[in-house]
Amino acid sequence: MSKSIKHIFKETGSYKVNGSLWIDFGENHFFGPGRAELLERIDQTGSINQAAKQMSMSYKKAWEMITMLNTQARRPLVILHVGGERGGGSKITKEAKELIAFHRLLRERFTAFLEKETRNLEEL
Amino acid sequence: MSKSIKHIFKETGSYKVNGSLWIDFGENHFFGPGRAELLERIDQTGSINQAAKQMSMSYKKAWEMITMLNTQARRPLVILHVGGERGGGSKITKEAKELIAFHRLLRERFTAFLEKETRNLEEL
DNA sequence: AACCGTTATATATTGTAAAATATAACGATA
DNA sequence: TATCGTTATATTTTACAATATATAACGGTT
Repeated sequence: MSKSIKHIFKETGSYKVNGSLWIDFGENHFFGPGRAELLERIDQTGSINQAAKQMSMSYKKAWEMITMLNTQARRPLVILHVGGERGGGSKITKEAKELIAFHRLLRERFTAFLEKETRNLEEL
Repeated sequence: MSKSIKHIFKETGSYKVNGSLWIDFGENHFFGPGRAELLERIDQTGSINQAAKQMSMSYKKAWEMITMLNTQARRPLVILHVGGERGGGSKITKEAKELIAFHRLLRERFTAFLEKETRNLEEL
C-alpha cells in the first residue's frame, strides 16, 4: 500500500520521472540513442564524416562507435568504403535498419513507462 | 509488427536491456539511487561523514547532495546538527523515509520493465 | 599520375568533474 | 575552557574523457 508523496514536493507538476535506456552486450554498451542517431545519419548522408559533423561529434568518436557496433554484432552494421569516387563512404546494412526500428519501438515503450510513472508521482 | 532481432546478435543470452532512472525537479536531478542510498546510510549512522565514507564518497559531495535535496523538497529531508555531543550529526525526516519507500517500489517496477524488455529481445 | 573526400590512426591539447587537502565553526560535555 | 567529531566551505590538485590536430592510406575519376 503505497501512499501519495505529493506533500514532499514544492510545486505540483514540477517533478517528473526520467531515465535513460540502452542495450548491453556483456559488460559493454551495445546500442542506445546515440548510436541509433549515428546510424540514421550515416544512412542519410552515406558518410561517417558528415554524420559526425551533423551531431557535433568528432570523427574519431563516431568511428570508434561504429567499430564497436561492428565488433559486437554478429555481422557488420555498417559497411565502410575507403577511397574511390567521392573518396569513399559508408552504408548501413539491413540488420542495422532492423535494429533501428526495434529500438524505436523500445523507446516508445520506455517513454510510456516514464509518463505513467510521472503521473503516478502525484496520484494514488 | 516487429520481427525478432535475434539474428543480429552474436550469442543468445549475452544482450540485455539496461537503464537508469531518477526523478527530476525542473531541469535538475532531484532523487535517484545514489541519494536514496545516502539517505539510508545517514539513517543508519546518524552522520553524513560516516555515510559518505561507507560509500567511498567525499564528504563535500555528500553534503552538496543533501543541500540540494533539502533545497528542492518542500521541507528538509535531512536535519543537520553542528557541534554538541559527538560533534553533531544528522537525521533523516519522516518525509525522507516515505520518499525512500516510494523510490524502492519505483525501482522494482523499473527492474520488471527491464527484465521484460530483455526477454523481448530474443523472442517475438 | 594528380585529385578528391573519405576512412584510418596516432599524438597532443584541453576542459572539467572528481578528489584531495586544509581550515574554521560549532556546541554539549567534562 | 579544553576536547571531540561533526558540519561548513574554500582552495588546490589530480585524473581522465573529450576534443583538437596531424598525417597517411585508399581507390575511382579525370
